[in-house]
Amino acid sequence: MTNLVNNVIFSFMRLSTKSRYGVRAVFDISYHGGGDGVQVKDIARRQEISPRYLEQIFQKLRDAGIITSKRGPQGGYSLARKPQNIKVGEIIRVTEGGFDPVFCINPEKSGKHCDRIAECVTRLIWKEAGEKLEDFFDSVTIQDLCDRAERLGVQKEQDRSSMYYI
Amino acid sequence: MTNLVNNVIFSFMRLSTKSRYGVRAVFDISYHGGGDGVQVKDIARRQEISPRYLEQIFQKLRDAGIITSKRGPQGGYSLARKPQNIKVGEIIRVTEGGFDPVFCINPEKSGKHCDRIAECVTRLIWKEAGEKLEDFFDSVTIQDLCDRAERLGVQKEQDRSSMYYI
DNA sequence: GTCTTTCTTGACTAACTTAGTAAATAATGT
DNA sequence: ACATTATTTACTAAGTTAGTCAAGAAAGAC
Repeated sequence: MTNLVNNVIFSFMRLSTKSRYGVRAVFDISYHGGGDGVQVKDIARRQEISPRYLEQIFQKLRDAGIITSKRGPQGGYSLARKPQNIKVGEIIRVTEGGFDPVFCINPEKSGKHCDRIAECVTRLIWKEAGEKLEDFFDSVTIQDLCDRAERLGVQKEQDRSSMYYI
Repeated sequence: MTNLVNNVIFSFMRLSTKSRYGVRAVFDISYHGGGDGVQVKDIARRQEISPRYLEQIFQKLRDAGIITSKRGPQGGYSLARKPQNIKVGEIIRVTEGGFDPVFCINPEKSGKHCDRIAECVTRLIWKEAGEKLEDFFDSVTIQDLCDRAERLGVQKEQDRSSMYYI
């Protein structure tokens, strides 16, 4: 009888799937769509993400002005701006809600209040950490990710419209 | 009828209470205990944290060699090292499990494997973010927090043993 | 103008994590 | 012996995550 211990250590300073999938999806639109709209089902297949779930994430990204959508046949999603003008930080702000590691940094946004603010020595440390994270993610653009992918040799998929003519 | 919208924005790149309480508790031992043991009930009262919950956190901190404990009357917890040798990053590593924002950075630790590692352009970004966070938290010590508290004018509480003689 | 494709919106849910509570026990000092 | 304080293990309610499901609306093809 195996003594399987249930103490796998997780890390909890973590990003939700919404952010991770969101960044990968925007990258996918940029990398595989050559300016044309890219369809949810193709992104879902390439990135191995549930198409239904992806639609929820795209909703937020569209409302935030990061991507645009077009319905109907040959519809799909496109970048609202050039990839060098889309920061990874933007995407995370939209999908994750921000970078504050604790709620008390931003009482209005979190809707929670802490009475100990005046005497709290840790609060400013958390705040500074969140700012460092935000600065870092704002320094990386979707174009940077595409450049990386090329260097890694990730194959660009031909878009469907050109496949029709093979 | 108020149209109360249920869309309070949370931030999820967040620290759990275990880390937040953990750092505050170690600070409290350093600041209010003058080298003597500090009891759970006093820390819990000053920091407004459930004493039972605090005990769980102290267990991890003790196992990690950050604090030491003594049972029985006049028992309590003390720092295992000088406050200038205890990094905030250490406490978070113990209570939070690390700084990886996503599991795929560290497959052995997380116990989860991702097939997409070879082609994943986002993974190294997450990794770098986690390292920045770790470096920052490792640059802050408990002594730094105590210095801050003094500058803020946080009152040091007399320890109980001296109170007996008033 | 109907049909198909594709995005849009909102409701719903199972599994998991968090933030604790509770109870019995063991060590230590008086 | 007795009171005090930490130790260990088990348990739980509430909330969050990571989705699924279903009905609808716009746009183009025919």
